[in-house]
Amino acid sequence: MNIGEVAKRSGLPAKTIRYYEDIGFVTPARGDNGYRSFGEKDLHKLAFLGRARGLGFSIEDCRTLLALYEDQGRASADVKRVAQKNLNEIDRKIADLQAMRGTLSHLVATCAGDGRPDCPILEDLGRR
Amino acid sequence: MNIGEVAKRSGLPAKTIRYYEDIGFVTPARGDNGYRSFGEKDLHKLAFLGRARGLGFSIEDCRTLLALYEDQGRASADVKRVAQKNLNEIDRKIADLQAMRGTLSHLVATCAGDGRPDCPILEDLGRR
DNA sequence: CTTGACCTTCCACTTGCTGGAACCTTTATA
DNA sequence: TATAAAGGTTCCAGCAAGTGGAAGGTCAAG
Repeated sequence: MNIGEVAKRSGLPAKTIRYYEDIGFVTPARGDNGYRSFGEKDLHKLAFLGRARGLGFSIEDCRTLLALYEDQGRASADVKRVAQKNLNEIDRKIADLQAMRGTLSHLVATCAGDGRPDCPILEDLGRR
Repeated sequence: MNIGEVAKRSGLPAKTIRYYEDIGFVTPARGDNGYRSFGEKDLHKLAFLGRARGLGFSIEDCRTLLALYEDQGRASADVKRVAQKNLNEIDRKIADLQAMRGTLSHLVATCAGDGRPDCPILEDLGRR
């Protein structure tokens, strides 16, 4: 399989796949023309990575998860710990954004948004 | 005022203040010793930037907001548009994170997290 | 007079890709 | 058969928004 097809089937851009090779996630064989030649296993790995990234796991966490995925003797506790950590991180980010949202939506709601210069948004940002 | 005091009073790290000078947000004078010498106006600007960044505005948006802040003839509509765009962006991020959170929290909840290898998290990531 | 706290600049690194240039190979079409 | 389009290759640069660290200058206190 050439990179284009893998890209289509995995949903990842070809650029990203090359990058994932760079950082050691996959190691496709090479044809005589120098083209990468991916197998089904590579495709499966890349799809795995795409989903893990889609759930917000960092590249390093993906590395760990991939290793656990391929380790038949893993303990699910190890997987769960990584996932729980990511979940906590996501919760923290949501909380941060909710806090911003709270302040900002209030400010936006109280700004007239007309041609006059008076603006509660700037007043808030510029408060002493 | 030296950078240390400005850092303390603005809540921004000295490194960040130097960076903000680099990108043209402030232009402190220099003493004979080469030290930056900040005035109250600089401090106020930096605090403004700190709050704007804290509400999730990008550096470029901060630039726009700062210009509007200093423009007595501004229209609040211009401020509101920038803020509304940021609010939309925040909402999009929250939605993305909520979606991740939904899937991930379900997976975490169903994972035994013990010494056995069976793991719904990896099963989901590795699904065909 | 030395110690330690500040200050300076400059360069590299972070995360996770993405864009583009310059070039080669394969495939489809005139 | 010539050529053009569509794929592939490598490598370098850049994004956001700083952060860390090295190497060095300066200032106040003991």
